[in-house]
Amino acid sequence: MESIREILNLDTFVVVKKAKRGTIIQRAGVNTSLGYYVRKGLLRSYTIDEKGKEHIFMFASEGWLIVDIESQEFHHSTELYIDCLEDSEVVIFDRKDINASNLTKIQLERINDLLSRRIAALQRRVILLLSATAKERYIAFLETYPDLPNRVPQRMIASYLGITPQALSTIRGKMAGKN
Amino acid sequence: MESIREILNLDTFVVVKKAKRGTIIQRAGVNTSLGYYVRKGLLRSYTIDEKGKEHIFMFASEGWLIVDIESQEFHHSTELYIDCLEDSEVVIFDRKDINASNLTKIQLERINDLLSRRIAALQRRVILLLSATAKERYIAFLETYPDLPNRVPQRMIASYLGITPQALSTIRGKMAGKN
DNA sequence: CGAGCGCTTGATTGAGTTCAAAAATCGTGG
DNA sequence: CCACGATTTTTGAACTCAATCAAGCGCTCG
Repeated sequence: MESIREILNLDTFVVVKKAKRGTIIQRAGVNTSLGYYVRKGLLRSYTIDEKGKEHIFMFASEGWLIVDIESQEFHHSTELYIDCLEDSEVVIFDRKDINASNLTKIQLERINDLLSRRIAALQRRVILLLSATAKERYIAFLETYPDLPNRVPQRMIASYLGITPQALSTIRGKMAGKN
Repeated sequence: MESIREILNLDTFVVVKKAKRGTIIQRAGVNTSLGYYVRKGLLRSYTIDEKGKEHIFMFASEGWLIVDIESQEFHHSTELYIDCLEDSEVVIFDRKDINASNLTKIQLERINDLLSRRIAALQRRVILLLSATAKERYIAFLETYPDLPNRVPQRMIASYLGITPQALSTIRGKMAGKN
């Protein structure tokens, strides 16, 4: 499996940025044509609702890519914040440059593969959210992203799962008791 | 906005099929390299969980495309059923043929756009499922797909929203009362 | 060493589920 | 085109899972 980094030959039009834990890399709706490849560290993308509550859309550790495609394709509706959960090294590129840069067919095909994979992941997530209880979603999360629970605070895992930190704590308590 | 039909010049390697309402076009996990372009009518894709309960992943009316990318990219996990909610005319193509057919760069770029749009839609759906109440999700559904409520039974809208038909009925009752 | 943040635990509340049954609508065969 | 059976929607009561509210504990880091 090839990374976006190799596919695009990112180094040609790229800025590498080091950012400390807590740094907000992108505010909702600003600079939405930028993409972020995580070379080192851990990022997250999330929205903030009217009540001020955060909802985590995705995590991205080493080798992952975060792009707020939503804002780029449609100008209305959900826009994402992106920030660092650990000190990180991020390769920043501008989608406009990529599009203007006359990619080869092979590069385009591989981008298609990456997009398809993302769609597949989102499909699984939607179906989990539709059909599974909080506990089932938590177990699925542990199986899908075994390294993240050690690196991500529990309240953020809860946010990713769509439940409160208290509920997740209770679930974990029950699971620990039963095993 | 260009349809997949024009983009791929589908007529070259395509079967057109007419199917009556209720016909299952694809069973979970079978023939997952096929894609379905809806020329006329209305399709849906859905999973069935261990308890036999259906969860609708998406609807596709005229001009839309259904492909179970999940199963094609990964062989494990969620697989979708696809069936007709109305008598339909469906253009069936095989992704393998598409991939083998030496697409032009322009076609590839446009496929990229379509995939990005799908990702954007899924992103919105995930965030709605994470953050919104059943009522809010229903209102968003009405706004996003104004033609569907007339064509889709309510229990299926409920399934798409991730709630029971009874809950949807109650929500509708309250909304009708208040306006 | 203290202040603040994050996790846990418990009590209460509420949105949505489940179970059940009646009312409305649909669709099919005659 | 109508009538009847089957499916869908509505309504209501009891229940459940998770949210909210609130308090206490344990860490970490300044």
